Amino acid sequence: MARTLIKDLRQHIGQEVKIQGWIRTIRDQKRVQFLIVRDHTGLGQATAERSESLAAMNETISALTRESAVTVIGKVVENPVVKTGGVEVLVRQLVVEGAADGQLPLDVSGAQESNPEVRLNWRFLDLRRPENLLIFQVQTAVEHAMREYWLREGFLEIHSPKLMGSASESGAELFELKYFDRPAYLAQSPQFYKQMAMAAGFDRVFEIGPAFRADPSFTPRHATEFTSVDMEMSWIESHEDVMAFEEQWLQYTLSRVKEQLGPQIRSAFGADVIVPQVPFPRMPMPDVLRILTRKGHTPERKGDLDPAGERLLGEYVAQELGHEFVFVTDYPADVRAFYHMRNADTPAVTKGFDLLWKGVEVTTGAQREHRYEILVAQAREKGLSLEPIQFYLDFFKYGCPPHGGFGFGLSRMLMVLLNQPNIREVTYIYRGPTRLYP
RNA sequence: GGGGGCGUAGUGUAGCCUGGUUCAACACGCCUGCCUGUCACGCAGGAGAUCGCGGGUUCAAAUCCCGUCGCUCCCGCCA
Repeated sequence: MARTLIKDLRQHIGQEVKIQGWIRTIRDQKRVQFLIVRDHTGLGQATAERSESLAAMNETISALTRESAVTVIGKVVENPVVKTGGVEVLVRQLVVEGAADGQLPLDVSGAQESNPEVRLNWRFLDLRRPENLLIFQVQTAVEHAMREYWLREGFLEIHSPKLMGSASESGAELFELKYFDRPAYLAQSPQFYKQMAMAAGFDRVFEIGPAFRADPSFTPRHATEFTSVDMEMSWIESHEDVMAFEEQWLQYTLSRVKEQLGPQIRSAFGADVIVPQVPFPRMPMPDVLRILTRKGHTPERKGDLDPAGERLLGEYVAQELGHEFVFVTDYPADVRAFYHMRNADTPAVTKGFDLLWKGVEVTTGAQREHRYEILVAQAREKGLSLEPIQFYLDFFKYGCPPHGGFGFGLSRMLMVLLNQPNIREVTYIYRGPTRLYP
């Protein structure tokens, strides 16, 4: 007998069906027993009358525990009184496929939310809550829409190695591991390898994959392993081409998410998916600093934004410009990576940008420096030793086109999109400085 | 890495400031019984924690002090 999904019960009124899911609630009464069954499509009521012929099954139901996995077979009847969809399944047969221990470590029904720690320890139970399922449905829709857009624009999907012989970027710290008889490192970013695809003539590439950072960062928006969304495109005229691409790509992605899951997101998280207007506002760093100063905020580090500054700027852009996004441009060279291209006329200023969404940094991007001599000079200026990155520098010795791209935090996007306070909420299995399990 | 907060039955909290008739209360869950259809079902009864761990102060510590582990937030850093 084929399984019927709970959302489809209404289409089977009068028929016998098989539904499979987890017991959310048991209301065991004298004459009749009610079970609320949950599958990945919704909640449905299974009703068992107490009778002589069903006595054994009635016993089984009396002994059932919440969150047990069951198969229920019975006839679907319409009953407007029933709050789960106005239909119920009159149980003829019930099989306990996997019994649950009576003492659950957290409340799957959502009536009382457990501590973050308990929820992460019992992540598989936490994920049974329908809102959590929705998060990953949204993630799937997001990635799918991104890929649709890229493919339409002629991009190739690449998978760069996560094991590396040297650092891919200065700054962020590396996880070191044993690689036979020598050290290796986990990739902090696919940066060098996506640029390699430009040198290889792939024209445009993207990658959605893991990145690792050994920073002991204790914030709601950092993880030691996260999914990085990266793209790189050739033959650009400036970083403006990259920003123009990104805003349209995001507009498309959000419009797809809204049409597919907008109402669900609204009811589960109270968040409206707003499809942003393009172009997004662009603000050069000096203007940003002027605005923040006017609001009485002085950033810690000269010429760069701190988290409080990002939040303030987000508020300003929302109020004054009516937009959730803002590109910050014209970052000074001393706070950007050596491979960011600098302005020809004002070399202290880079062709790099960040994208802030509701005050959270979701992207860093730039036009890259593709001219070997200049790139080497910039690396030297940053005090980098050239030997470990020579393989990268070589990309630019044999005819590399002008190019640029960005890195985008998938979980950060979901966090902002779904109004979640913490990246752990939107990460399937979170990895942090002190979290390696489950 | 620096700073703040937290850690009490299966779960969520109260008690801690003003140590001792509270060796711990309430709610949810769990167990037992009752209940003509419930829908956060209801009613009655019951079990369950030596108060993260270690040490100290004291006649006496969940309650004060120190250490430690874990969580969390802010800063730094970034996706």
